[in-house]
Amino acid sequence: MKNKIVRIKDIAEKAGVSPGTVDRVLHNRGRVSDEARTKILGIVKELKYEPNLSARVLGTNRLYRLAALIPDASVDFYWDAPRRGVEKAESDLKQYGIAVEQYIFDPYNVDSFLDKASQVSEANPDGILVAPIYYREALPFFQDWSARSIPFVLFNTQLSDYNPLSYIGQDSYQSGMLAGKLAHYGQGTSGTILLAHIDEDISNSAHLIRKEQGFNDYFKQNGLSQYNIIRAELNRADLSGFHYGLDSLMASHPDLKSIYITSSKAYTVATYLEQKDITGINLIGYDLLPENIDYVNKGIIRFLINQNSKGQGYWGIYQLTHHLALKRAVDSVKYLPLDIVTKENIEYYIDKE
Amino acid sequence: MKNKIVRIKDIAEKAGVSPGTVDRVLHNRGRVSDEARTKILGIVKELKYEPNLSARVLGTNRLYRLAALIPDASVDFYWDAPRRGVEKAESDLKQYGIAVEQYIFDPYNVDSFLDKASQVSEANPDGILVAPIYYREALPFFQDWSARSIPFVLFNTQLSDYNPLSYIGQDSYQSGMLAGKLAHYGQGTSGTILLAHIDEDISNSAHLIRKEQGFNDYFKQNGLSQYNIIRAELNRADLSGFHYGLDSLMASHPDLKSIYITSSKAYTVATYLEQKDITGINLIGYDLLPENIDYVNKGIIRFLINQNSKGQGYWGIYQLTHHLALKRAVDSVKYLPLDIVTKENIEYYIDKE
DNA sequence: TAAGCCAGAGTGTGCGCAAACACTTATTAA
DNA sequence: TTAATAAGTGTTTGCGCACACTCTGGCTTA
Repeated sequence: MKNKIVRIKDIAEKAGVSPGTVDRVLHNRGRVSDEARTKILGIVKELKYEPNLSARVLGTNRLYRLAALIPDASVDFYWDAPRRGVEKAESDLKQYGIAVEQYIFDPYNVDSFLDKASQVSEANPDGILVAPIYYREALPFFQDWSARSIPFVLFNTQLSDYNPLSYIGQDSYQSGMLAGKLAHYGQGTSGTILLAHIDEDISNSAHLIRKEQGFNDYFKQNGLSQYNIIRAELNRADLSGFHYGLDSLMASHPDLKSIYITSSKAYTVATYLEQKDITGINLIGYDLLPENIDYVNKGIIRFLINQNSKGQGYWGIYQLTHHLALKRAVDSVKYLPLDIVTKENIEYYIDKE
Repeated sequence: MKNKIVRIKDIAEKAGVSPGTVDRVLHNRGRVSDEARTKILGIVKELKYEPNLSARVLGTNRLYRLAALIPDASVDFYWDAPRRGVEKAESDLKQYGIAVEQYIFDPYNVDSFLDKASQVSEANPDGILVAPIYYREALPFFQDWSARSIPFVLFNTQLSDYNPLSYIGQDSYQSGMLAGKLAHYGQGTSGTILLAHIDEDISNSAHLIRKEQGFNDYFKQNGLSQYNIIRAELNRADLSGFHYGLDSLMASHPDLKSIYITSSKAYTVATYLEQKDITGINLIGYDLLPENIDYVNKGIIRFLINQNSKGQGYWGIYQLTHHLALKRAVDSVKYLPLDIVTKENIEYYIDKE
């Protein structure tokens, strides 16, 4: 009846064997007679034995080296948040004997990715967290890591090849759906709605394609055929072309109601709208970058969908730690919620853990 | 340069004393010469010593008894979520030597609260989590616990009397503001908007009053004087009166655009609207009760603000554990985000951890 | 002058676990 | 027959910490 903690020793005594034998059964190592194994497993179940994590961590006294392969925040500030998440997780979880080494690559340079990924492979870490923004180029590495049984966790971009330990991020398709709702809601019964990709190589970016599908399907599924959905790919590498493109879109669609930016670059369009003094357009984008936060507070960006990229970094390291150090089962997909952020609630999303 | 872990023993060696002396300094117990103390504290700082939590938990081998004083979910299902949060936290954190005893009271019966709170006091727990829905009646208990140095954490209702260890919950005022935005957004330029309290004793419910203020202030601050804001207190104890009240509100305000329910009872009005086959009203409420989820999916409730009440229970126990067992500093206010939930993203909020 | 006291410091033990190590018996090969 | 090996099991150590315990030497007091 008493709530005493069950130790390996207790199981051993009850089974009439030594703690060493119980240890062998629990860890599937060494040789144990079938008789002893069955008996011990029975008692483990009966007594609901659960290892004491503190004792385990203390006893193994092992350091797990994790590698975080993430883009450079100084090139695209979006990636600052995952980095902070990784660092917070490291500081929270270092008591479990983990250490994280960061491998930072240039998100606009494939060779940089290849280079850093190779370095990760060479370092032979115990676990890997990676933002696989280059789909084709990432696959051979997945294969390598799989073959060497190094668990890897994906975040930001969902791929299921070569069986990653886990994916952390959002459901891109549903995220597009939600964007559709926010773009449509409260905008009258008809009009033009623009979906725009900014600075992206769409063909190699699976998640952007899925967002677009979700967005279009929202209007289809809700029978909103009176809306005119247009799309654009804009690139700031040619800044005057970027402005010209927006100019002509505005000119040719005077009934433009909403603009949906599929990435965290909504602030670029917000800047444009502010400069041209255009109001009344419902601008929707992603993520709490400082520039975006600013435009939400000014009322130029109406809604942001928060992808919680800091959380993605955090949970990635968390999952690896749970798998390696704590030997816990982890979910193979962890969808983070699609947070709707607007002026009135933005404060509570900024830098929350 | 090497990343070695710093132990008490290392500090002792460097200071030329025994580990016992370092222990006395770190825990402020026993007598230590000023000379030794200064030297040790200097080294602690220099080497950035941080105690090994696993070893600490194992070494102290102490059980902290926590009390959770929460309303009965079988009377109001809203309280099921906090209970699940408490239980999840207990199972996650029991490795740190905590055990939670639940004290369940009837949320519609003050005497039941007084009775259970007394039981908590008598049990003399090491820490207390409480939903202080009865403001006046809770104060003497806070005073008692304060005097006995029993840390207590508040959730759901924010009170700052007698210095609780922490408050977990939402900013009610801002929550009302957000509700104002959701009630107003996309509803044209004028009309009537109803705020309704259901089954509540407003005078003793500080957080509902704050929600109402925030709601009204949203319209004031945004200069939306063309909207007609009306309020109602409805009670289902008299069910025909409840329906009659709604009937007459609907009849006298044919331009009714939105209804804001200040609690988790939005489903009651949704049922009414469904039965009467009234569409086109923008219904807003709180919390992911099964009934509310149902009406969101049917499109009758447009938006829910998720108060994450499971999370509130979880974080309450979490904070107590961190304070007591891990001797970590905890934030005195933990505002959970004001999640906007709608049909397209509700799935990702249901029962997430 | 010895007994008593006490501030200040050192020593030892146990928490539950993982893992290295040691031991016993049965089986096989030489 | 003996040695070598395999199979199964038991014993011990150490992880870092908290905390009770022990020890020392200088001081006071009868």
